[in-house]
Amino acid sequence: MGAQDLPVTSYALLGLLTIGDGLTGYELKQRADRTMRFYWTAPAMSQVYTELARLTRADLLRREGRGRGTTYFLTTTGRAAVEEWMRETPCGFPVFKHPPALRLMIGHLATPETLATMLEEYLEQVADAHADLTEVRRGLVGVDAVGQPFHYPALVAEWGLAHFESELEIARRTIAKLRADLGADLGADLEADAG
Amino acid sequence: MGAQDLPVTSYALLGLLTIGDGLTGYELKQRADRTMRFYWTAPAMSQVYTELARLTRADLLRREGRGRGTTYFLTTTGRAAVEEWMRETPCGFPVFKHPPALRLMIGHLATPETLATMLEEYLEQVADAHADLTEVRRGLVGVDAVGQPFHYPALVAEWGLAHFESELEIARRTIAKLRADLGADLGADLEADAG
DNA sequence: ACAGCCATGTAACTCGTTACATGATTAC
DNA sequence: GTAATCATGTAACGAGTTACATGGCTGT
Repeated sequence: MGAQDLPVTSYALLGLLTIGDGLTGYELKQRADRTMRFYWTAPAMSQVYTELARLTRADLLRREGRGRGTTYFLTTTGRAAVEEWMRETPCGFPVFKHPPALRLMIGHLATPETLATMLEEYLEQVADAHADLTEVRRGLVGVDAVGQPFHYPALVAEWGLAHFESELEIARRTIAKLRADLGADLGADLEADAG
Repeated sequence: MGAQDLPVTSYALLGLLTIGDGLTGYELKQRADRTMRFYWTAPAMSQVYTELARLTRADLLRREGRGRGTTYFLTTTGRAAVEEWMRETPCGFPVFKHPPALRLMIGHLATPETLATMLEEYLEQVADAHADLTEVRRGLVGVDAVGQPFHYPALVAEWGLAHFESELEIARRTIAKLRADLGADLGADLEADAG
């Protein structure tokens, strides 16, 4: 049985199709943008269609209709495949591609001002992302109780919000350190001038 | 001048070569594993050699020797390129590929027990990663003062540590919620049985 | 001198992206 | 009826991976 070996993104899309009825490619992309974008990636429109084709070929999805409005439904095999994946496949550790941290690592190649500016822009972007996710979370109020369909999406949205709050905190603290360094540097310069 | 258009990984490797002297491919890979792995990815050995070849071709690196022990040095052009990249190129928002969170999102496809187990494994892995990074941080004690070469790597290591601590906290809280849900479910079942 | 690891690559392949092509609806 | 947008794809490409090939060094 099973042991389909698909990339994580395939299973994630399959998973999104376990909620509610069938979807068109376009609708699936929208759902992905509201949900998995925060914990994985937002697949390109073209990749969504490619995946739908592959999953249909593997009988994990059933397509209904042609052209505009083509709708994809999860098959019994498809549902079994995702469930097996959840049960049997090792989960994998998160990979964080974090450009601001990466740049900070080689911060000696820039001025502290440049770095602080970079982190302040990052702060704003995190605040925006936090606001986006708050909106998503608010949209789930009322359908997020224990047995309800969006209970888990709500749980994970809270994870994301906590994460963004942590990032805000860390970035602010780091900016403060950079500014303190600047003071220390000035102090050293003055000493050198005096000496 | 410049405006080389290279992937981020190339600049990151270039950046690692701005610290200290030249390195062999093998040594560079080791440095990458100790540093950028936490904020970007650990490039495969083969990719390191591929990048070194490309960067050498572009005159951003100079190779010395052949075969075993071939050493790569940053050129003046190379240093200018990384610095320009730091100054001029927009930084980009982090992309987090977070399998536990992704799976939690479609948690209705598994039992709460499976989910809790998954998160507990995740807790252990985060603890391990935290320990690894703590080790890295400890190795920087003494060379991490404001003017010193490893000041910024130390700063960013602290970022990573704070991030892991936040993840521990969030994962623990989520596990607690899952257990509470289980209680709520049982309660509901009992009510249903009674009613 | 032989086994096993260190070190440097090359080749084939997959995921995922951007750019491009095209038809169907809607707005005006 | 024509422009703009919605919707569904295809094609070409690039980053990064695993698997494979190979040669030197090291311990016994």
